Amino acid sequence: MAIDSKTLFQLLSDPTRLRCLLLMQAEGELCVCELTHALDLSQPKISRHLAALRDACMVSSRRQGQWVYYRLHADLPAWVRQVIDVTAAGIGEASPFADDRVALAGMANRPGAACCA
Amino acid sequence: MAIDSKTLFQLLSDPTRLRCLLLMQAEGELCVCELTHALDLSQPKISRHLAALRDACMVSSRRQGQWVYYRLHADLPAWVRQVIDVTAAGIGEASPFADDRVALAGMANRPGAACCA
DNA sequence: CTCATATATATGTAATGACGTATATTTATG
DNA sequence: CATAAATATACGTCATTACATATATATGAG
Repeated sequence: MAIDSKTLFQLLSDPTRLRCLLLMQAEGELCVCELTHALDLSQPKISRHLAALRDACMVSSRRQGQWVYYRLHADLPAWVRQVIDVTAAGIGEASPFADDRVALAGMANRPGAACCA
Repeated sequence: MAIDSKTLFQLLSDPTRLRCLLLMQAEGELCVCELTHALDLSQPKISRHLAALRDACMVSSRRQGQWVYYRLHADLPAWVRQVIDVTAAGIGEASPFADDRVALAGMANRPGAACCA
């Protein structure tokens, strides 16, 4: 069941969700604590928005140990992926999206592949 | 003052507004009565959504006689225009967007350049 | 000026969405 | 099993939005 345009754009219209999506677009897989740190927002807020993205099949999640990793869904329709990519190219270097990547890079004790690779 | 992502996607998330935008993307300039006919919706509803698009500088309008013509704003940021184009390429042939073009083509007494060119 | 057509706005209402806070669930550790 | 860390959900509230209907404004014809 593919995502429809109304759902897609409604999801993209929330800045928190768009920040999550563009950060995943830039970084690949991220766990909730990384997103919470990078965006500097409360954990329930991030989790609620990720649930909305997951329910719409915009992102997929997998649990690894105590962490749950989210990423852009591999089976997104091509045009949906293009909308995300075009948006990232258009405003990814602006605030707050670029800042989010900086904050993520400066995060201590990042779980997963980021350290000790 | 450029449009921000939140406003853009919130505007695109309403199917009536997206239908108007994609029809303008395909057809160029359209007056309110053409949009009302093509989408088969009430005139106040169309007008209210066009006003929202105009307030956000997504479309521009010009009055010619008794008709007001709307079109995609010529000064849209490139990435915004790309989002629209990618969306049109992705779902423009699906329902209801393709149907809207058919309904417009079948409209009698279209004002403006459509007839008597 | 008067009337018809085209377009725009106002108003009340119902639905939706986002938030903070509290709490539940899951996993790892001992 | 008990505890801590990571993540998810529930609940009450506030703000936003879309709608139908009614009405206002603007233009052209006579």
